[in-house]
Amino acid sequence: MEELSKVFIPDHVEKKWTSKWLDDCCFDRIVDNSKESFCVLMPPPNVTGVLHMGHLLNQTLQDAFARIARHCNKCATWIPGTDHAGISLQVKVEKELIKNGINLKTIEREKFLEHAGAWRDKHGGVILSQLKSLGVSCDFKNQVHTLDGGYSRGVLTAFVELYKRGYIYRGKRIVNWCPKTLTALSDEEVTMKPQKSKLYYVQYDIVERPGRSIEISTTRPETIMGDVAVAVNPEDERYKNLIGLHCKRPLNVMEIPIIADNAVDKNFGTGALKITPAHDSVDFAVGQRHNLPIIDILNPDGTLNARAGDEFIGLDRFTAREKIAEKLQAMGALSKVEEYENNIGFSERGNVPIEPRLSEQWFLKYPKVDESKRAVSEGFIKFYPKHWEKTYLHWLDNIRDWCISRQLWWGHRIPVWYKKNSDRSDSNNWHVSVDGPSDIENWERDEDVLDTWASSWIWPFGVFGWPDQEKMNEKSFQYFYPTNVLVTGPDIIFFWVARMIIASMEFMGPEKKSLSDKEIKERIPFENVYFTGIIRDKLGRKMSKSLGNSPEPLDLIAKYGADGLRFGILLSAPSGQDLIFNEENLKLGRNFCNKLWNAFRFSRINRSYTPYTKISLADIIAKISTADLDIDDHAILLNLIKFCSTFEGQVKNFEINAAINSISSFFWNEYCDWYVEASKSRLKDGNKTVAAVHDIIMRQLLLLLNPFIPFITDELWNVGERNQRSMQNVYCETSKDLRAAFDCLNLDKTSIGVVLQLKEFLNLSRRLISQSQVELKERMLLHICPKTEIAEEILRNYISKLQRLIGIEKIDFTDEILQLPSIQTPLGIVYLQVAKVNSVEEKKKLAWEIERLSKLIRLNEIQLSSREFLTRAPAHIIEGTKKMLSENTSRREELRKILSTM
RNA sequence: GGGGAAUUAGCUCAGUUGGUUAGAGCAUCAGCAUGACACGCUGGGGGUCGCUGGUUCGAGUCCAGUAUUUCCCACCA
Repeated sequence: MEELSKVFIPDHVEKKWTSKWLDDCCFDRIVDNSKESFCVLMPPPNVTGVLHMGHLLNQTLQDAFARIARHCNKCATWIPGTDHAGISLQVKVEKELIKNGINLKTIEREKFLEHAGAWRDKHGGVILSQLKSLGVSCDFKNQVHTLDGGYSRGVLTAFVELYKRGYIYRGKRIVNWCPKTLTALSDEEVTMKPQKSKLYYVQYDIVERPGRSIEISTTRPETIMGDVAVAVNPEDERYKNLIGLHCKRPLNVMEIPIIADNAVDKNFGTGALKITPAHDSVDFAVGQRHNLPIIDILNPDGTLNARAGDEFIGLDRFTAREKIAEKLQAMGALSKVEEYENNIGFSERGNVPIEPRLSEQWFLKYPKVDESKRAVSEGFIKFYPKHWEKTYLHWLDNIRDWCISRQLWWGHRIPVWYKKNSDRSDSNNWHVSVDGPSDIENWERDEDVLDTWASSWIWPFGVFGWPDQEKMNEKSFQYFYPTNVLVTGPDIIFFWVARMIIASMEFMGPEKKSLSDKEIKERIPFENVYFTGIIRDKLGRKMSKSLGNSPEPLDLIAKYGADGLRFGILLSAPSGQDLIFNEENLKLGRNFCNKLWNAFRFSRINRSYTPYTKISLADIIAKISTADLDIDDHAILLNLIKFCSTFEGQVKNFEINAAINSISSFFWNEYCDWYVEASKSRLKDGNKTVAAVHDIIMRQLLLLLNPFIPFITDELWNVGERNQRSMQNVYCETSKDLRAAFDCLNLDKTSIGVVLQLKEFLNLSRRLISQSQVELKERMLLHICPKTEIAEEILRNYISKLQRLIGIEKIDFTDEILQLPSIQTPLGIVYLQVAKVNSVEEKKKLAWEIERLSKLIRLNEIQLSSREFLTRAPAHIIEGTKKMLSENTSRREELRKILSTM
């Protein structure tokens, strides 16, 4: 017998199994066509990232799904990878270069990319190795990086195809410009934040009406020099007679027209709006409608340029704002300034207000929008929790073209070439292909790269080498696609989830304008999307580096063990809700593992056994002699089936938190607290049948728990085995299998109910003792007055267990009413033998209980006297109420009898 | 402005299609070193289920309204 430590020490098993799993190639992609396939798609973490709290939950869930599939006899693979993280990595590399004294303005693109690549190779992928210590079972040998050669070809192919199919165009538009990182951003990368600002009221003199002016209101006086008109609502009575006239722009003085446009809200400010087409998207649209010129007065970095006028050149937009306000004030053109709160778009990365900027960019008009909606609304792809479907569908309903070009170097360079010295706006001078033109010396490639999300959106098939058929065969695309489950956060539902669905609809089959339901079903990238909650701190704030409220995951693993951490985090993650992170829950996880460890230790103490690696369920059952099974054995085996069935349902519905709770309560309450205690002496006596029952329960628990806590379970599974090997592919019997396997045992279904009664009897007896404040060292005696003959038989059969479980010297039977402290149980009345009876106290207790019962009886009586209740309620409810009434009444009678004798 | 989610014990949450006296864990209180486990065992206390109406024999559960919290989406300068 191997000695197991008294306390589970994670460190002793984690490292061993981490390397063993990898050495034994446990997670390699091996296709077995006789099995059903199962594929988990890992959301590729940023190559710049390190393991954070969110990953723990996310990765644990993915791992659990993959491992559960393996125990269900499926051929499972989990594809890992990393994202090149466009802006994020570029910013990091730039910082490092500056630190090393390298001038970013003069460095060449190729040189920069060399540095960036080196940075990635050095720091990137840390996260995947960190994940290993969490015990993830992903296929490390097939990890994919979004800038890998093969994957890149996929990204560019998608671009080229979409261009050919007419979905990609180049245009000069107002885009979200980040003045800090100097690139365009998509609408999704802009977050609105309420900001305290000021609303300035400015007078523009009317040219045709000397002495009169029109008052406009603006939050951005620094753009006045870019004004090309003043607009009013055509229905606005105040201004109707001014339409068509002109006013004077107060700075860089110029005459500009007063125009009418429906975009203007009569009720906001003065009802007159200055039009600056270069610096506002609404204004741009108005400008287009009225054929107005465009005056861009800002540099890309947000400073003012020469068109703003000499005195403002080079000023930052916010400094200029104050200066211009002062100047307007001095001129007498500023009539008032109001405090004002409005929503300003911020660049997520740069954390500065974005600048609406007119520039030449590449745009994608999304293909297969309707199909992508149907993929979800028709249920081909299921979201958990379901309510995210609405968010998804709403986004698709209001979808707008996607600006996919970024003014960066790090990323997939746009596969478009322009003839040298030609007009780039003329598409006749373009070449669009993955490999470029053959006479490349006559062409210049577009400088921009693609938005990172325009590369990760092909992830579900890009990881299989799409569009390279040979590679796809090699990677078993046919077998694993569509993937089964994607676990991710709802914060990237638009960024990523929706776009992956769109890309799959477009590319996972021949080019078609529209798709039938059948075709949609064939193209979906994944069948289920599980959205996790966001991990928050005790104050409900998001975990973030800047707040410093995020614990270091590796420290937590060291403190609680990977298994404890995994179990604890699943325990605290209610499905579909954000979770408040509390280290206490990790303690619970650690405690659970320790309890499992000790329960296992106990079940094998002082006896010979065969390791689980060498014995099947049938083998164990064969060791049972049916005659030796007692009521507790019957009940625990039946409860095992019941619990497994519940558990299976919960897992199937992705209710992982509930599943964890079920398994925890079966193991801890049913098995440890009841069965282990009840069967202790028989096990100690060497009863083989009891040992086998323990083995059945423990074996099943290990199989069910392995996906959640893989280290400890693999260790226990292998206790006694010299050539240890992972249990990950051992088939886990379902509740149905168990029922069939237990058929030969003739389990008695009534045992569950009887054991419940015994539990309550035990609980109440203990309460009686604990409340009576007798000295424990005192020799105690209980007298039982059984309710019925059947009750007496049950109790007599169980008497020795009762004595041990209650921890008393002796129990005897009586049919008299005794003047002793007593308690009513479903099986009869229990009296505690004490030296001195405090009769006042006892009478009070009895009276209180009689009163309580009387209240209940009254309620029952009222209900049963209602004709409506009797005619409309279903029979079993009426029966139940009657039964309750009679039980309560007879209980009350018993108590009254006792009371009357005192 | 539109939409989603939440509101049940001091805390974190369960509560399936309406049905008998609303559950769990943590925390708390009391007792126990009982031959696996003090990361443990036993027992106790603690809730008019956000609020107001409605439907129903019966509502934590269904409907309407309302309040608070929170997250998305949206071009009022």
